[in-house]
Amino acid sequence: VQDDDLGGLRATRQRRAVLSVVEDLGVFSGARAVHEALEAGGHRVGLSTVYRSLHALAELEFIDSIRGEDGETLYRKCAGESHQHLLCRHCGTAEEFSASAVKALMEAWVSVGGYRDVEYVLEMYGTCPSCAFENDNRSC
Amino acid sequence: VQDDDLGGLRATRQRRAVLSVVEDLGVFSGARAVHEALEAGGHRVGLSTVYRSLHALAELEFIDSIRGEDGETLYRKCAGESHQHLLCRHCGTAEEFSASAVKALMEAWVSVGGYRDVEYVLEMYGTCPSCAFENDNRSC
DNA sequence: TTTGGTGCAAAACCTTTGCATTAGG
DNA sequence: CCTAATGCAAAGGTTTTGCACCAAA
Repeated sequence: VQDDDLGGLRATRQRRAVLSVVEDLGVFSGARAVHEALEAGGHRVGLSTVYRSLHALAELEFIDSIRGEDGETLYRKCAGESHQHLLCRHCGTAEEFSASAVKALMEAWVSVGGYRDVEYVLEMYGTCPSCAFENDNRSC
Repeated sequence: VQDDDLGGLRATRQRRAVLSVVEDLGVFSGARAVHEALEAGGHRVGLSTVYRSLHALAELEFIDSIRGEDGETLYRKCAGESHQHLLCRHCGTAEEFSASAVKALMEAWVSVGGYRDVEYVLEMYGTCPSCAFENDNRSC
C-alpha cells in the first residue's frame, strides 16, 4: 500500500514503516512485536516512536486496536467500521465477519434503555480449525 | 451479603472485605479503587492481597472482570454467565441484559468457521439517560 | 524556517512475585 | 498443627514523558 495521506500527520519514514509493518503482519500485534518486525525488516525505529505512531494511527482510525487478555494493546489493519472479530487463541488468526444481527440487537436495546452515542466491541475467542487439529494430534 | 462459602478459599478477613466492597461499589472498579474503598471503610488490606483476592474471586466467578480502555482490570459483582454489559461512559453504571440473539449468532458463525471452545465478550459503551440529561444542561 | 517528529533514558503505571510472618481450618 | 494467605518491598512488563536534536513541509 502506498497511501501517503496520513490525515494531517507528517509522512515520516518511521510512521510509514510502522503502518506498512502493521499491514503486513495481518494479525493483531503489540507494539513490541511491531518493533521487532521493524528491526527484522531493517528499519530502525525507536520503541517510543512505535508507541506514538500506533497510538496516532489508531486515533485516526488507520488501524484498529483491541486489548489483549494480558493488557497489551494490539493493533491491526482493519477495514471495518464496527469491531467484530473471531480470534484464535493459539495462532492469533483473526477473522472478521459481519454481524448485522448484533448491530440491530444493540440498537434495539439502546433505544429501550435510553442510552446515547453507543459504541460496541464484540470479541470472540476460540480455537481455529487448524489449531484444533494440531492439538488433537499432539500432547500440548 | 453473608456468603461465607468461598469455594475452597479460606474465608479470611481480607478476602471477605474485598468481596464486600466490590459488591457495595456496584460499578466496575479497579484494584486501586477497591483498595482505597477498603481504607476508607477502615479495613486494612495490603494492595497485593487486593490483587490476589480479586484475581482469585474472578477465577472462581464470584465476581466478573473486564479490561478497561486504559488497560486496567475492572471487577464487579455479576450475576451472569455470559459477558454482556452496557456501560455508561460518564458515571460507570453498568446494566446487564440478556442477548440470546448474540449467543445464537455466535454459535452459528462458529459452527460455520469450525472454531472450538469459543468464549465471547460483548461490551457496549454509551451515555446513560441521566448523564445525557446532565450533559445537555451543563457545558461539560 | 518552522514546527511536528524522533530517540533515548527515565518515570509512571498496573500487576506479579519472593519471602518471612500470620492466622484460618 | 499445617499450610494457605498476608504484607511488604522489589521486580516485571507495558506505556508515557521530558528534552535535545532532526527533518518534513
